[in-house]
Parts: sequence; structure tokens; C-alpha cells
Amino acid sequence: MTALHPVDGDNPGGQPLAQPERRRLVIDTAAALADSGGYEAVTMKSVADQSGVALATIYRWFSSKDHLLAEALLSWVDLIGADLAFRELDGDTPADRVSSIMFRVGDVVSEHPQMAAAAITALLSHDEEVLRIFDRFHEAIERWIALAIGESPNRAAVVELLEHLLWASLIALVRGRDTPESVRDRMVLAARMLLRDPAAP
Amino acid sequence: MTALHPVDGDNPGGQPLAQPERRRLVIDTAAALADSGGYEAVTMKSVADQSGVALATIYRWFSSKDHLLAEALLSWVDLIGADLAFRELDGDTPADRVSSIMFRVGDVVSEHPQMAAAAITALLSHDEEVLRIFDRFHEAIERWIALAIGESPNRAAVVELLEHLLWASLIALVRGRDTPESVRDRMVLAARMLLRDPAAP
DNA sequence: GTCTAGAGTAGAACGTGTTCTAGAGCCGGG
DNA sequence: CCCGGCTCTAGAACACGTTCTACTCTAGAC
Repeated sequence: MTALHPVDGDNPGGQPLAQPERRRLVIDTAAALADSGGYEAVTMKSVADQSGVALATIYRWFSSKDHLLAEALLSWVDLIGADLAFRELDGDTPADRVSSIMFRVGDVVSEHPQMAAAAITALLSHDEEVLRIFDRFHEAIERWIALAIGESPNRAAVVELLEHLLWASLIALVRGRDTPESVRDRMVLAARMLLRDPAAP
Repeated sequence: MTALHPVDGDNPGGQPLAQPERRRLVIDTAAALADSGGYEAVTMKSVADQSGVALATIYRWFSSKDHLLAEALLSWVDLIGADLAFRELDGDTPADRVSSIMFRVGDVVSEHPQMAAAAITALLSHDEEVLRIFDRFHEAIERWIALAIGESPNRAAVVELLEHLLWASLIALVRGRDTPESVRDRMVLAARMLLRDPAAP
């Protein structure tokens, strides 16, 4: 294999791809493996083989397997974000609107349980790059929730609490310690309790 | 080394130890390594060498490194539990009593940050035995919180929410994404918000 | 056209968790 | 006493993430 025709995994005989496309191809290959077999099914060797990019090159672009998987999650988050921005948030009250976000997240996770589990496992890594991505993930979710809440007493604190609850629930979910339904119920209840007007009866 | 005198790590020249004591020695060795250097400092080989128990034997008693570390955490939890049962819970209100538990947990974690980080990393494993231990951990914390709350509307749900929040906070803490102080503040605020009487002004 | 810096590559090598193999010592029942 | 089964052991072996080495090829400067 020459450096000019490095991509023969998903692009046999086609034009050589530039670096950004090849990088994306690596991420997508990892995501596909994760989606079908979860975290353990993603071996760096198989990603290299199936994407047609050399293992050493993958490690030049990504600091670790966890970093690679975290990048895969990130595109997913962008997708959800775009979707949420596109459609109006349902619900008249802040709690209802928060709930509708949770439903959306729950749906996505339910549709790709293996990928979700792999991504969350990766996000728990202590890898430097993963921490950076985690922060972006964190900011995105914070933004969604803040948007849904609008004005509220204790707004920042409530957003933080809801985000931590979501995070803990997702972890419990992918470990089989919880069900999508109970995650949803918990988030809805939490939203109601944390967002009720303390001055109201 | 013969099978009769298998313990020469921490007990040179002493009487041979029986299986339960040797098992405990292995756990304590792992805990000591974790306490000084965190998760990565615990290598199964060093545990074997320092405890004087063969690697293969450790794997006969524990299903994985994570299982071993989770066992170490468990004795720690028992310690905290005994301590909490011994002293009266401070505080007149449920929220105050919950806060005092959180302070206690925060203190222990602050005193042994490396061990706490290692244990929490281990608890996040998908190992079968770890899941079993996680459930016991979960029940213990649930019991503490429930005890502190006493009677309350939505009691079960509130306990669950507080526990999830604690869990998420501990994870953020050991990843350097949070400080002990802000964890404490968050838990105190959550306890106040979730435990305020919805019928009160 | 030549040279050089840098990206990419194949494959060996390494570390650590985990499993396997083969055997040694012990114990309770005949 | 001897046997069968058990625990324990040392060490090899294996898997996979990660790093290293030595090399090729390309693009741009000149």
C-alpha cells in the first residue's frame, strides 16, 4: 500500500481521500463497530483494518481509543443539538420542556444502546483529550436544559442538578442498573420538584 | 515456596495464615497501593508480590482487578456505616441531617483521594462481581440517606435522586471536574430543595 | 530537478490484565 | 498407607492498547 492510495477500506478503487475525510472515516468506522458490538468490539486494530488507515496514524490523530470513541459521541451530540434547535420545544411549563429534552435523549440512547454504552464508557476515561470533549458535552447539555428552563429562581443550580442527575442516570442505564422508562420518570419528577415555584402552595 | 508457607509478604517467618486472612491481606495490599498511587499503581503483579499470594490464586478469589478494588471499597463503606450508626446524626431538619452525611462522605474522600478515585474507577467496571458489590454500596447509601430523611412526602424518590446526585458528584470529583466544596454545596442545596415541604410558603 | 520537512506506514515491541498448563503439597476416606 | 480430589503455585502464554523504529512517499522551497 502506498501513501497515495491509503484508503482501501470503505473506498476501494476510488479517489484518494484527504486528511479530514480520512479522519472522519476512522471515527465513523469506530462508531459502526461500537454500534454493533459495544465498547469491547472496538479494537484499534479492527478500526485500522476496516478504515484502511494505519494504526500508527490513528494514534497520531487520536490520543487513545477512548478519545476516538468520544469524538464519535460528539458528532452524535451535534446531531441531537441540531434536532432540538430545529423543532420547537414542546411543553408550556419549564418542567414539561425539560422533560421533552429527556425524552429525546432517551430515544436516541434507546435506538443505539451499544453505541451509547461504548461512548459513556469512553467518556469516563481520564484521558486528557477525553476530558476536553467531556467539557464540550457538558456545555451542550447545560445549554439545552437552560434553554428549556428559561427564567427561574436558582436557575444555574437547577441546571447543574438536572445535568448531574442525567449523567448518573445514563451511567446506570448502560450498566443495566436502570431502564429507559425509570430514567425518564426520574428526570421528569426531578424537573417538577426542582422547578416548582417555592412561593406557590 | 511451599503451599504450607505461602505467606512471606507481610508475615515473614510467622505462622501460616488461613485462607480468610490471606484473602483479607490481598485486599489490604491492594488498598494500600491504591491509597498511595491510585488505580494505575495497583498492578496485579505487585499485589501478588507484596501480599505473598500467587497471581493465579488472586484470580481464583477475585474475578478481576476491579473486583478486588471494589472489595477494598466495601470494607471502607462498612467503616463509614459503623461510624454513622455510632454517632447521632446532627441536625434538626431532614435536610440538615442529609447534609451531615454528605460532609462525612466528603471528609473520607478528601482524606484518601487516591483510594477514592481508584475505587470509583473500579466501581464503574462492567464486571459481574463488581455489579454485585455496587448494589450493596447502593443499598448502604440508600439506607443512610433514608435514615437521615425520616418521614417525608416522596421519600423513596427523594432518596433515589439524592443518591444519583451523590454518585455523579463523586465521579466528577475524582476526575478533577469538581471540588469537595462544590460537591458539598450542591448536595446541601439539593437536600434543601428536594426536602422542602411543598405545602409550605 | 534536488532537497528537506513532515505525514503516513508496516511491523516489531512493550506493559498489564487475564488465562492456561503442569505440577506440588495437603487432607479425608478407604 | 494410598488414593482422589482439592488448593495453591510458578511461569508461560495470550489479548489488546499503546509506543517505537525504520522506512517511503509527497509537497513545497529553491
